[in-house]
Amino acid sequence: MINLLSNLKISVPDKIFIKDPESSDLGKRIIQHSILLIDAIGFDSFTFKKLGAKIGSNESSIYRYFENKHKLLLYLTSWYWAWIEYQMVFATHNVQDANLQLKNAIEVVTRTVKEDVAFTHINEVALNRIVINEYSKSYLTKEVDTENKDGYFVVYKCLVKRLSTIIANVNTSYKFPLSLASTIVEGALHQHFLKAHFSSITDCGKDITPTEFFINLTQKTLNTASNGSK
Amino acid sequence: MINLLSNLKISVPDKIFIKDPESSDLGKRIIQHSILLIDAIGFDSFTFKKLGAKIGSNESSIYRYFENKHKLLLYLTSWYWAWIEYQMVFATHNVQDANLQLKNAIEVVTRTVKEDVAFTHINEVALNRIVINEYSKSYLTKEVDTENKDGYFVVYKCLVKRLSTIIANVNTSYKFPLSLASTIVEGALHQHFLKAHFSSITDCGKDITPTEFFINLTQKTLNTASNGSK
DNA sequence: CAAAATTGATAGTGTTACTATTATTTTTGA
DNA sequence: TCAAAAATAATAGTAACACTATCAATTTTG
Repeated sequence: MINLLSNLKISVPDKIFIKDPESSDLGKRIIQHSILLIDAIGFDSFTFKKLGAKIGSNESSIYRYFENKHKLLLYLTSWYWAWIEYQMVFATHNVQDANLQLKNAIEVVTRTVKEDVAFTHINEVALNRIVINEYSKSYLTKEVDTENKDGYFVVYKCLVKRLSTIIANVNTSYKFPLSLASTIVEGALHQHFLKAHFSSITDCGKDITPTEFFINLTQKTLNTASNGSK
Repeated sequence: MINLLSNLKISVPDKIFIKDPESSDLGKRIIQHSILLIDAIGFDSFTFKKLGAKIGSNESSIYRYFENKHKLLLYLTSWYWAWIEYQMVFATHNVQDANLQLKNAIEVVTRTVKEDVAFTHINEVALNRIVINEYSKSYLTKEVDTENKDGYFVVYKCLVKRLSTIIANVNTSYKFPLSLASTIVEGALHQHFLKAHFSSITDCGKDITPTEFFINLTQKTLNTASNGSK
């Protein structure tokens, strides 16, 4: 188990920050309150000055932890994906049946997030909303390729690859495990967004969950749909 | 046919602009060069000042056409989706077989864009890259709900609904036609992005196209997969 | 307890995202 | 064809943003 959790340790690649926010009290408050503030006002109007005001600290002190707010977003989302991967490992590692393993894995990446008591200064529910609303902005930039080379997206890519491996275990002859995995991870965020803002173009809502949709999609695609019964 | 093309006429909801850019020479140059400039430097560092310099015109003149660059992006992407819908209508309207109709529709939304000679001042290939790289930014904002009420996203939603209707025609008992349609439209952009920047988490590349992946996905999901043969 | 490290306060720079005003050019229609 | 109207250009100005630099005050630590 310790081995499987390697990604929780490396969790956030250290190139993302100047000084590790986990290493000090101020750092933890930066993380804690940046989550709350971005969730409240959105990433676009979020500034280090406003964050400084919230935590009774100076703008210039925050700059000693993160180069800019873009890097802070990369930090928060990398943390999020590492946390999701950790849950995925947990939900699948003792499961023998490949189909059930896949079902559990999809559940982890598509479900609505609940608070995790293990990380006191991080509000996972708010962080999940941030990932839904802002994650794309972290890679839809002119600097993607450079930042990708610098390893800023490894955690996310690692998660997608892990899911694609689980998919491939279910149906060895399926030709697009990586594309299906990336579609599920990204598509789940999108369906949650549509549910909240463009409800007329999704079936997800009160009765239907993104989890249900994606499990059905995957089972049909891999020819593993169970006959009837829930 | 004239009736079916209604969306090409309404193409861009007129609340998006202050003055219709199609109504003047300067307006058309704003559109033409904003596409080239956003494609070149990215939406984030695109400004009306830079655009003014490119077209030998003044910043303040551009502000008479669009309130801000966000509205300009909404204009460009609405134009794009209306253009895609027009092609979808064309690719499906005389096709009797529901399966083939769906296949053609998916092809239109997932394929790599080729230039369209019908619109001289619009570079559709560059515009497609803009949609892939920037479209999410147009709705991932704190103002989505207001702007959605004002009809800024009708063209996009209309396209997704049209695709979902075609899906429903193929398999009446399928429970998630809207979610599948929105996943295909958004997912196609995502796969094209991954192909260009995160090739390690997609199967799409030289040999496999997003079109192939999504047609396979849809056919399997709707239980309409043809046996063997291309 | 002295040195080092961290944090805070203040100031300053160039850019962005506009708004306002006025001048100039172009269009139009009587 | 010429006067009025409309469109465009030029200039200036403001508040906020995204930093950087410097120095002072505080805290940590060896």
